[in-house]
Amino acid sequence: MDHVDRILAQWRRERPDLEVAPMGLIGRIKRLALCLSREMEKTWARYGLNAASFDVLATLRRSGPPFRLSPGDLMASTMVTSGTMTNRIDQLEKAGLVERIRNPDDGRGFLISLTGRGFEVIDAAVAAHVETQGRLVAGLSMDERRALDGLLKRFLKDVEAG
Amino acid sequence: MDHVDRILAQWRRERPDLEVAPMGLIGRIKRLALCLSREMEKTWARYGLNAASFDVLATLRRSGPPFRLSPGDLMASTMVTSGTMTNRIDQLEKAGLVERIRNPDDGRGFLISLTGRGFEVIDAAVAAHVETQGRLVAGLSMDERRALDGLLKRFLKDVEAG
DNA sequence: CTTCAGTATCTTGATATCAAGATAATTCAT
DNA sequence: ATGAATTATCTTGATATCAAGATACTGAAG
Repeated sequence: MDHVDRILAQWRRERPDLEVAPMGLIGRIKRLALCLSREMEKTWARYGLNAASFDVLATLRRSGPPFRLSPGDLMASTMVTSGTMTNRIDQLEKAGLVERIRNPDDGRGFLISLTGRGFEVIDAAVAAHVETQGRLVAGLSMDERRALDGLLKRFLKDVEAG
Repeated sequence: MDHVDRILAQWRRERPDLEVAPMGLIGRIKRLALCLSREMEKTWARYGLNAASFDVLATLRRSGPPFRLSPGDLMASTMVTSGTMTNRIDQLEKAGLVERIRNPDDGRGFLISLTGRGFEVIDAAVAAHVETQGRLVAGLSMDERRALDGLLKRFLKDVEAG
């Protein structure tokens, strides 16, 4: 009987006409996402980062040399709007972790490039982040992780397909 | 090979020293939560609601008669801070869906009470919401839903325990 | 009684986000 | 070539959120 079970029990009492099992599934996903994010924030904070800045730096870092992508590419990877991405880049630029370079092939746009310091920060932060994630999943066996991952993957595919 | 698989493949190429399997699991949960929320927002919008207002009204509705709770109870249920809850209640009060009543047992506090109109709106909205959730999980078999729900429950318990 | 620590809620100031519109460069159809 | 449609990014204005502090009441200890 966890928090979500209590919510479902309340609904079953108040609205027995409704099929609330899917609400449990979705509620647990949302709550888990929130709890996990809050834990991971603590690790990012140790490197002066937050979810937003980590997201951008990590996307640049894992894209490989020369560690530069357009704002549009970054938007697609991170599921945020253009205004949000402009703001994130502004801050990272102020912090000296990325720089804007005019795109030589398209005068409308820029390339966002990791600076040397940006590279160092994200390389250290991602190692700590992976360690935190390892700790967060430590309670699940390898079999459970595989099973959960497979089910989530199917679910995500359905939902993203529409 | 989905969006998350591509991210993991990039990390394995760039940082083969890191154990990134947990990142896949957690990444899918976060992405699912985001996609599901965005779908559900559409249903709430049809009733003039959003995630925040639905959350509060639903909490009051499922608490049963007399459909009133303190702001503190609502904060605990919805995992938001006091400032956020004050703001949510202000708006719902302006919209005529809840009202603040002085708590007769404790002069420091209020009880937030569903109005008649608030009751009607949330009762209709939750029915549509449950239908949307049913559609979102429709691609999973009953066995898959049970298995996924069980694994999520275990995971959530671990994470909330700390 | 009076005082004071504790509690419930609200206020304030800062930040992140989004939607919609503005700006500027590119590409395509003629 | 040239104008129109498209695209990439930035700007603006509104909103939701949080952290920290303010306010007002309670309840217990003296």
